[in-house]
Amino acid sequence: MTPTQLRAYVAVVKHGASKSAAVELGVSEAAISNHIGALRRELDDTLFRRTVDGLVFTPGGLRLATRSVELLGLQEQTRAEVHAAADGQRLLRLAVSSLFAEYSAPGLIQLFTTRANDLRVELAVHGAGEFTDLLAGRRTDLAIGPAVGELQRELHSVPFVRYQLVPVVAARYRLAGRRLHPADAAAHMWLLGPAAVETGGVVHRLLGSLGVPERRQLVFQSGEAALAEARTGSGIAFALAHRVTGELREQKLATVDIPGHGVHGTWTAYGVDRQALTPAAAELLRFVSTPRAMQATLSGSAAHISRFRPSVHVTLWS
Amino acid sequence: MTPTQLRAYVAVVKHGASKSAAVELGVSEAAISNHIGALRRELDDTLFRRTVDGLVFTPGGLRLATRSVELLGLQEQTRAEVHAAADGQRLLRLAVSSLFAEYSAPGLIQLFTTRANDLRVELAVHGAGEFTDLLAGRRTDLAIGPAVGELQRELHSVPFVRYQLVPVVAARYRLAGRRLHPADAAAHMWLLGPAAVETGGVVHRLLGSLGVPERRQLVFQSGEAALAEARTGSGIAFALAHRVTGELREQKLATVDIPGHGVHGTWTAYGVDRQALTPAAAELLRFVSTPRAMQATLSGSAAHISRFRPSVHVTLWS
DNA sequence: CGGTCACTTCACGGTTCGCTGAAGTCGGTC
DNA sequence: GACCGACTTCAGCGAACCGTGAAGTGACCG
Repeated sequence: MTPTQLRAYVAVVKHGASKSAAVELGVSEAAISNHIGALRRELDDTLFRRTVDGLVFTPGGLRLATRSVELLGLQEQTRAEVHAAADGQRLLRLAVSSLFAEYSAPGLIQLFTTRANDLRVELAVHGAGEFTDLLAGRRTDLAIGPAVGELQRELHSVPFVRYQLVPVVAARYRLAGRRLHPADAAAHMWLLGPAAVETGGVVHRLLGSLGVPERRQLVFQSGEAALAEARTGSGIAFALAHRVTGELREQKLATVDIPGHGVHGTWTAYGVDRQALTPAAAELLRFVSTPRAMQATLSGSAAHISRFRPSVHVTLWS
Repeated sequence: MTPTQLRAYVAVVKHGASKSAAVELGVSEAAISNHIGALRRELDDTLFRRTVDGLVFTPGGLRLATRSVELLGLQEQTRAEVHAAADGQRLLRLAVSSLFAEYSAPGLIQLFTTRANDLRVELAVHGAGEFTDLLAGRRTDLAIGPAVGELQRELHSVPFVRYQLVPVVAARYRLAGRRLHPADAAAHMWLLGPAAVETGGVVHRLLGSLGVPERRQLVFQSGEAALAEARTGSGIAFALAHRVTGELREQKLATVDIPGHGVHGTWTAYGVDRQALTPAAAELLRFVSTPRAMQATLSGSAAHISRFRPSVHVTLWS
């Protein structure tokens, strides 16, 4: 699976014929055929068959078509990024947990990048369980997620702001303002954001200890979407306490009391160790503890359109 | 930039020393050093320097650390996917536009996969402008997005359900229920979802024709988050009409009248051409027009937790 | 100032890669 | 059945790749 082989395959898929692929790449027909042959042998799949009207692909051939373009693109991007770095283009690579990514990261990064000129930020969502590997392998400069004892022992960590998750329901929902008996947990629908899928996350743990069966757990594309569903009165969602105070006061939403299951945490920034931080990471680490940053973490959650680049987003159902 | 070179680099980064990297990979120290040397020459970057306490990486070296792991992982994944395909594992590759991904895809796919057994679905978010290339390059099986004349001419297209986007504000907002004079558009904050970033998208076009300056456009991580912000009375958001009828009736939200700028569309499925569809894609194409599917497209937007796999999600600020 | 350690560079061999031209195979068509 | 076009296979050649051991460099230490 060398780059040249993949390029040959992509050209064949694009043109639907080896001959025109050979013309595009400026090589002989035999060269193309050899590359395809090598891929067929290595992957043990015929990839495609020729028929009267064009090529017919095997399932494996189709997947290779998707991935080979991605592989070549990623290689090209790597080359470009390394060169850009040499030209002084600064980049801060940030790994954050799902909940922080949705509510706090945009506002915080927006504020941070307007201070620091000519700095690009790459935000990737990962479970807190991956933080140690990401940092140890220098694959990310800084990680932000909930305070976890294990991580705090292994890594240089800076806790900077506390948050609280509250279970909420529509005001007219029968549990509104009342106490949830653990035995009844399975009687309700739990409306969740992607954060709930992170095994080891705080929400995941809570649902486990309440014994909520999987068929009662619905996952939405965002925590905000889950909350919107809860407003219609169809179940229990988790919200950041400071973001729903208004709706709780106006009695559009109501909390649910789950005894012994307070869900609160502390946003914590993790670095591999204090000296090894990149300058931009060290700067952000200092910045998160300032009053303005803490304010942005809690409230703001938007970016100016000119600074926001499209996101890659892949979800799998299986 | 061969796989062997990248593996050597990853090992060096991981261990912080060439020697232990050589041990891990079971080769001589010189082999490692040669690979690193080749990378240094090709990328024209020293990548890292040795100091008293460990390695110090150049900015380019750090980016290479991130990407090399991704490259190797993607290659491994490609191999695994092709083999899984040969074993009969079915996969439907779906490219959908941002708005459809957020509101309609989860419900629709949830319903579809419960009917079809042993089918995995890969959902990727792309702008409608990329659909033609994605389909022509066999990188996706089916695309779903707004009806666009150009695409409908080039591709096999099946329109299946109409939707309407309405500009909404909090009921107490000064524009509530009134007409927006185009000249005043720049006086308001426009609270947007990721869909607004897709150039050529319907929202992007509307804002352009109204002449809303970029500093008045705030992008949130999801359309639902933008709507939540609009509820607090801080600006204008776009909502799917059928999802806010309740709140409009209860006068929690109000519409804004923007003369000559009705934003409505038709969700349309695109395939490269009718005969070349994969069986799963053809099945979904038939399915989307059924009453149950149209219902799911409009209302449901959640998946059962056991079927929802974590999503890869990268955002860039520049 | 010599020794040690870790990395780098070098020369060299075996293997693989990438390509070519020539010959062979396979369908479809007349 | 012969022909044609498109793909595949083959032998062979030069270049690049991957590895080795040996020699060289540079920082640190006693």
